[in-house]
Amino acid sequence: MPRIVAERADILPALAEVFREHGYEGASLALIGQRTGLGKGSLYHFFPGGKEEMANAVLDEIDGWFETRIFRPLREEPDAAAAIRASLRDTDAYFRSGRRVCLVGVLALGDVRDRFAERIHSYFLAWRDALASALVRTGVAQEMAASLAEEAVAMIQGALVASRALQDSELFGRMLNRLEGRLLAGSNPR
Amino acid sequence: MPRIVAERADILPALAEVFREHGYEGASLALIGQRTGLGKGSLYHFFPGGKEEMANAVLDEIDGWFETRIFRPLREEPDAAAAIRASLRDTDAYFRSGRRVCLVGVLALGDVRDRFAERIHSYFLAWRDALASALVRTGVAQEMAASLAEEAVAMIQGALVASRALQDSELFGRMLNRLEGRLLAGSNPR
DNA sequence: GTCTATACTTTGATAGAC
DNA sequence: GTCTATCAAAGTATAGAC
Repeated sequence: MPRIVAERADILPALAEVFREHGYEGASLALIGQRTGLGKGSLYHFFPGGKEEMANAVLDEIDGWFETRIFRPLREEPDAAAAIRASLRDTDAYFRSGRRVCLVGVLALGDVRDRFAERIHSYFLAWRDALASALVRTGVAQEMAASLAEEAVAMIQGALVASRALQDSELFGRMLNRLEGRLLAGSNPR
Repeated sequence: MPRIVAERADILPALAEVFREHGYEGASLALIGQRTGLGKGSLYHFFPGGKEEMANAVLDEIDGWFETRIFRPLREEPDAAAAIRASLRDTDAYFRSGRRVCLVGVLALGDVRDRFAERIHSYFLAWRDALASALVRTGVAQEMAASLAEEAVAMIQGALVASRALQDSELFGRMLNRLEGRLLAGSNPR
């Protein structure tokens, strides 16, 4: 039976979008209320801790999504090359080909970095290490894999910045393609 | 004779640092006043247009610095390979090996992007094209040069994000080194 | 669980004394 | 040119009715 009553999880997507578009300080409660369709009272009912708890809830959801869709397949999928290709496709979809920014990256650049430092750190670490693990399974040497993975996560973040700055809607896709070529250079073609 | 009286240009460095560290919305007038040592009255004397004028003045200064130190040498220096190497060294110094972020990149990710879209766009465009020009002069084909240059500007931005996120003070340097290797792969070793 | 009303703080910005 | 005082608006957060 469908509920009229909203759950906390129901408003997380809208909440996430507000933080992504406006950053932590830019996301005012007025704006959040407007975009989620909830009054301040309701927001504080779901998130007694205010904005910080909202941001943490959003980061939880993001962590969960990436863990399920990107990190775990990279670590566990038997066909590592296929997992890498799939992860890049999913990354392109998640970031809407560069039209959507990475909230974790945005927070990393801002002055709120310290407040979320632990989560930011573990998100990037998990991505880098999962990708490195997949690369090793395609036959790349440990050190080279670590190096390529580090480069890949930076490249994705940089591509998001550059695609917005240059207002080039195809830049993100070009970068991911180039990245795929470099990551899978040693493995068999599809 | 040294002046006690401050000039507008005297407070620009401090102003730039506040914007870099806290972003546009995070840089409150209280904070700016504190870091520049000026009261709001003085700030509005120098910048009648308020925060937006302050940010534009900072962007002017940044534009000037990069044009003189990075873009022009890349476009005009006869020894293009040397110019590329020097530009990467200067980039490392400017961003304090990743401890300092790129204000233009920060603004590109934020919701104030629209307000500064023109400047953000031209900064990235100038960097990309100046680098591509240098690459062409080292013997790289036009298309490949454009591709490499686009990748380089994105890589630098991504390296700034990643080095902060992963709290790895040496990541930025590693990325610049790898970038130098890729950019100068075809040209003569130093 | 959601709303309105409200308290209190901070914000960007202005005015006027010196 | 710099300061203090002040303003209106917007900010986060809380209380209480329904």
